[in-house]
Amino acid sequence: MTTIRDVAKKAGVSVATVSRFLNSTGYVSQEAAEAVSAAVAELKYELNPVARSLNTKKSNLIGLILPDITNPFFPELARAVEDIALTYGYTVILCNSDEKPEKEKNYIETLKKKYIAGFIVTSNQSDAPHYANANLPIVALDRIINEKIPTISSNNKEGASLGTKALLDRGCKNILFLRGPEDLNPANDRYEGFMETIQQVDANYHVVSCPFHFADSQKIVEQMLRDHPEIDGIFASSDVSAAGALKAAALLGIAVPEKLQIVGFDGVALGEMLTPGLTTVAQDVYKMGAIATRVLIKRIENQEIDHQFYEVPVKLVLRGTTRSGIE
Amino acid sequence: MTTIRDVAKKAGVSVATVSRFLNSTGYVSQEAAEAVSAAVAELKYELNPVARSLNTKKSNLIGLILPDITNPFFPELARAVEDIALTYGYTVILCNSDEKPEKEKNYIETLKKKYIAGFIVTSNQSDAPHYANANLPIVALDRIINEKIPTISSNNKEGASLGTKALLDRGCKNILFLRGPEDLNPANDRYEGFMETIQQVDANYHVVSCPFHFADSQKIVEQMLRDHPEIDGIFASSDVSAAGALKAAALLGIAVPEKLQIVGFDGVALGEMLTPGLTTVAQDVYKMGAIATRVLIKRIENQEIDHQFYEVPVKLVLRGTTRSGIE
DNA sequence: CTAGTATGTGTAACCGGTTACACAACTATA
DNA sequence: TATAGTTGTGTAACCGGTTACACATACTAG
Repeated sequence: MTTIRDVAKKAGVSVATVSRFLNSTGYVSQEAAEAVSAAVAELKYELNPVARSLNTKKSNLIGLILPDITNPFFPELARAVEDIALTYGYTVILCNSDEKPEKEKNYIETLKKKYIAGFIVTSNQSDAPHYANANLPIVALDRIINEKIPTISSNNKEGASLGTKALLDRGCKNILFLRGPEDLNPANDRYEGFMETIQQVDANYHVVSCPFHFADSQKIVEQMLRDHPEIDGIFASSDVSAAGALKAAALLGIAVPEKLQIVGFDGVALGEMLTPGLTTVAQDVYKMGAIATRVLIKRIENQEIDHQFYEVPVKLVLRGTTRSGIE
Repeated sequence: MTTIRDVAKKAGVSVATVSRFLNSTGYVSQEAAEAVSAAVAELKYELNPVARSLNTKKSNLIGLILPDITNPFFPELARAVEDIALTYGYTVILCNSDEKPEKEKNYIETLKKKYIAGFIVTSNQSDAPHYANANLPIVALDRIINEKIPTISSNNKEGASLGTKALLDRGCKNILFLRGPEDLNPANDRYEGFMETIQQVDANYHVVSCPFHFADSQKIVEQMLRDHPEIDGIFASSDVSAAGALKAAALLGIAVPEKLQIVGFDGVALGEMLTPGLTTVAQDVYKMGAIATRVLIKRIENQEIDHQFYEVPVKLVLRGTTRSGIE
């Protein structure tokens, strides 16, 4: 392995000059620069990032902390983070937290020892002093940790309003809202959006809390549809829940979208694979991940960031679980 | 930050003794051990992994190279790798290769500079000298790179046979086999398994190549069902393709499973969310990832491994796209 | 003409570990 | 009793970079 000393010798300068040239720090004469450049090329010198880390106390590692990569929302996010990180020369470490503060804390401490550059965090823990005190660049997704930590989020409230209107516009009079976990910020924003919209019109509605889990949602919806046959529209706070609702309807022999219309939230690939295709409020997950990564890297590199809060717009995607015409 | 020198001073010994104690290398007297142990506890000393890496030229980083985490097969794999790695004190770096040898090579080189401990590779590139020459512990999933690299794979051929039989046993006489990409090892094993099984019985069949992609599969199947209305069973080499087939059938108004039965391959979560639920040959993806990680860590730590080739059994999961009784 | 600033470079300490080697003391063997 | 082997420890070099500081030269302004 060629070291900076080999390069210095070959170029006839000191290691300090080589280092200055490589890092564009301090003065280096034209002459010296060329000599070093030539030596680097000739020796095929490549800087050792570990040695550098040891005294700069920095690395180009980014930690991505998410609850569970297995949850269909996260792979696309991870993909975006990795893509963008790569273009800036950063490497992504995957951390599944299972929402456990203990695990998150553990990752943060382990990776701090490796001089990790920063973290992107997707978590629903309402309180997280280990983030606030981490003393590291952090960007949050979907949840505000504190006012100093930039946050990227979908426009959940607006999205919920869109989804609700989609059902109302298509004639629904009795809407079931599948509310997500109550300790989850984005789910609560969606709840607010639904409530504000539904209360402006003359329609009945039910709200049921329901985890973002297929089988549970299916069971809950099945029971609701049995107890309340008048329900003619379901708005689920996640696509997975919506899939559960669709399955429940199928099992009960309720025609979708003729007798019951369903709208989901997320826009994951699953939606188009269902029959009928799932109408949903689609988040631009890739974009969220991309923005989060760019913001984080700016923070890492001490550049100014434009905002503390980025809201990514959502989009209504109409498919087969809603009727085509607006009544 | 407390260093090994602080500990040495506190314990009244040399840094060498501290290091020997921490690494269990060389001789350390009972007395010295206790003094060091006490000093470590008192100073809350934690070893700096970067400094260690610099001269051992080793780290506890594992690279996970996969085509695209967005593909529903991989999140569970990634999860397994991360879980197991964590229990052994390793950290996982996520690398999306998009099947491009260039990207893979780039990751390998970048991470080698960080003294990465080893790689788990899921790739379909048939030729990969950069792996063979990487001079690092590597474990392959689903594909044999060369005889020196341990490989973990599902029993694809056996699985294909199972899936084919499931259709035959339920009365299918005209089976469409959706073969996967032809440059993909596991897909070819499944093809072989299908062919061997179907040729032993008196049944018609068609074979069509078809990427593991929903919309493409749907189109291909739609066309095939139009051209060959006699088809009464479809065996897809992946669940995503099977989902496409199911959608095609729905669009054409063909009753599943009454007129057409469908079996997929993979066992991803999507299967149970479809209506009817997808009968499939399920791979134990988590187990594959777990085994791969354990084998890799054994290689990293120079322990003996049991086999060069691990075949993980598959399981037929019966759901609604096949009829319940065997005829 | 001189002080002050910008330009340019090298020496050597430092980041925080590991380890080769030298050396001491003690035990076992012939 | 001489010799070899085992146990135990410390010094200092080393991994491969960065950077504080000292020093030298050239240029500018007063």
